Amino acid sequence: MGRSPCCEKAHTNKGAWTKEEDDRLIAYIRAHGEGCWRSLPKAAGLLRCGKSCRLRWINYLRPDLKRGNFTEEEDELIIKLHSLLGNKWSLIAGRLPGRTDNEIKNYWNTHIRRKLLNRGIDPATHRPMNEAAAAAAQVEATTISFAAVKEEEKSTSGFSGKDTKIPVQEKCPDLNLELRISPPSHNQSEPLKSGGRVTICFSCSLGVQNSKECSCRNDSVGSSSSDSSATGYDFLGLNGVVLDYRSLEMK
DNA sequence: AAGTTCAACAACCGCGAGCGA
DNA sequence: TTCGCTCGCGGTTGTTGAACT
Repeated sequence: MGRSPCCEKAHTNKGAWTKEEDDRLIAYIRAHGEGCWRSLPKAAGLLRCGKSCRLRWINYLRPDLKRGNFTEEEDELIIKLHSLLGNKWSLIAGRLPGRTDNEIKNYWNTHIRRKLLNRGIDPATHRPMNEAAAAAAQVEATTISFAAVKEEEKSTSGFSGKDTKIPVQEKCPDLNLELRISPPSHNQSEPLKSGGRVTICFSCSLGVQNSKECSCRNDSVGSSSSDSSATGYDFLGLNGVVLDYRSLEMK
């Protein structure tokens, strides 16, 4: 069977959009608003599939788009967000007003990747290249160990396993059967309270409580609060700002 | 000037999630 | 509970223009 096509391919245009098509789409959305992409092309008199219309509108025609070069601040913010969120382009775009996920994705692949490589940083892991190379070499080696991963996990998540001797999976390194899914722990994610005001770090605000960037995790592992947690997160002037993960979804 | 390579970015494709019938 | 539809996301491809040989 397979899934049904999203549109009648035989009767739809593909490729670059013409000025007339753009105008039609803009006029229709101005009159009726966004949404119902499936029926939009027909209603707007466009020989395009709904998906194509949506993409064109979101990535190119939306009036609130900020066209033009990325600033240095945006660069650094993208790098920071990518280190926390990975390839969650839509979430990253949510923190960059006027930028689209597609735009950021393209920009990452063409500019920032190279920039990080030039800095000697592995764009995938955001760690120094030699370290990444060493890790890769370790994977290549016959004695496959998850110790490095566990070590990182331990240092980033506050996980304190009693047994430091971790069973080595030698047969199927690709299969990590130690997946753990657990609901958000209130103890773990409970925001720090400084001076009666609830503040959480930038990482936690993004829903990445276990990130190495987290500056408020120390309490959760029983240690005394650190300076950074006392002062709150100060990235790009976000110090003291209480961020809500849901605010990332700006659409 | 012509051909080739590379960078940038627009657009497409397939999949999964969410939702209502 | 299941099924089908729609939407949104992320990966990938295609196209275009600039730079280089």
